[in-house]
Amino acid sequence: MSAPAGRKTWQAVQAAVRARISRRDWKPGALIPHEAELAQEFGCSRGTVNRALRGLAEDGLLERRRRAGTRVALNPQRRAAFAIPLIRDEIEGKGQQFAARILTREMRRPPPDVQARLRVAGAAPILWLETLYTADGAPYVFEARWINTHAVPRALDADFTVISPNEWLVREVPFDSGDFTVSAMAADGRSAAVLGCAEGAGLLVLDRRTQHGAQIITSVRLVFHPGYRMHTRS
Amino acid sequence: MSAPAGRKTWQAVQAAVRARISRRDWKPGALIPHEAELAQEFGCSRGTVNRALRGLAEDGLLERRRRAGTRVALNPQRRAAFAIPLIRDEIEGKGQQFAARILTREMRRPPPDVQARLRVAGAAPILWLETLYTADGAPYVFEARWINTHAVPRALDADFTVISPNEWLVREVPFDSGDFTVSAMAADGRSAAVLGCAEGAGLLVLDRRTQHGAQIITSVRLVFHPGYRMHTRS
DNA sequence: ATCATGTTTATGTATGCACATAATAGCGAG
DNA sequence: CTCGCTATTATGTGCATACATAAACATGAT
Repeated sequence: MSAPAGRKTWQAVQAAVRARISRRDWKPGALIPHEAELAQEFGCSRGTVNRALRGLAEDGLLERRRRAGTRVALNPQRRAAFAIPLIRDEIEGKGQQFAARILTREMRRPPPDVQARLRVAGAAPILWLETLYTADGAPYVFEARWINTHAVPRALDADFTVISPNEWLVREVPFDSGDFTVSAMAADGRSAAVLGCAEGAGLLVLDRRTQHGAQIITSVRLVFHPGYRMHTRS
Repeated sequence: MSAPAGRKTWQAVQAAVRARISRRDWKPGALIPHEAELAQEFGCSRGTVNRALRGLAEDGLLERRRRAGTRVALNPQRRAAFAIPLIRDEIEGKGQQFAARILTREMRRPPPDVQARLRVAGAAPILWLETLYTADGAPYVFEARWINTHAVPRALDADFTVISPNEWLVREVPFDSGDFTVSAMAADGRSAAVLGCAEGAGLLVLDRRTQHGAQIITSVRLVFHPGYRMHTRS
């Protein structure tokens, strides 16, 4: 859009509103003019203003309610989007050599907490994989994964030395949602040995669960090398 | 919208497309029909389809490019939105008693890494605060904060025993953006003492930086009690 | 074959209009 | 005064239309 003099695109309106909020022309909690009014002021249609404000509301900067109008959020920044690392890309993106080594692959009966997490009944053995990912040979992240082979029997025939479990699953298995949890742990003997770090080091842990409908496909725990950081990409 | 028989709302279209993707009617990497075609199929206008697909693209489920069309993302779930805890709400939301205690409040010269992080020149002392937040008296999170008093001189007069530094800043100081980093550390002597945990425990660390224009207002480090978890809220 | 150019096409955005919906405000009956 | 209905109003959504823009594609010159 070539931005003719007075005419505003929704991005321009959004930027203008953002500026007013951050300049405190409109203070937290205050009601701002309604869409029609802003449309007139900015010389654009109400649709354009709506688009701009909707985006700001999604970012948590505004709170909108029908009939009640739009007000500046009292407490912005309730959420932050973190980039979920795609191990291979992350390592190769730094110009380092990516490698994956499977440490364990066996059928194992999930402990009770994993049974709950995977929503599998009883203790029938399912596929258990441990993989170490390295960057230029240095341990980068240790992955421990359960694959619900009741839901994905084909996983039993996959050759994970050729394609990583994650890449195989993404490519082969339908899924529709998932959830993440971030926590921290002190390196125990095993983690320290695998990651080649001191026992007791602080390690960032990312648990990810992937599901298709009501069924849980897989549950992974990524334990990162000491010093690893995740940050907002926005 | 009362959803008359054939007529679809953008949410309905979005759900239908989501279903096709997760059912793998449209496989990862595949091109999907263009907007006009889908509009005809769903019996709605192109605008409605556009709205639906735009949302899915924002979620990372689709990749869209002008002229090239829309295809199913090869690797979805590149990002996840985490709820950034508002300590007081989080604790009170669990029905526990919130309390904050200021452990340190002094002018201090920032070490070089903090100087860089705050983009302040030289080593002129700025405000340094340490606060412990408790839930039912149990240590919950330990906050260490630098406030750039060159940018916010008023902070020198604020009484943070009445209002927490975070709440004061949110209410009093304009800002427009920020960034977050998540990492892990092993509890050192001081953290262990303050949080009442064993030395060497794995602790989740959240660093947050808040800025207004080019100026950094404040930089906070939150060190959570052992076992704390952050999870996606989406 | 390579490169520059123009053409085509799918998405991106703006507009005006209409109506749906939620929620407040106001009114009247009891 | 309270309860419940109605009117009002700001946002939410849908549609048809028009034009902008990016990128793939085709064409033609060198």
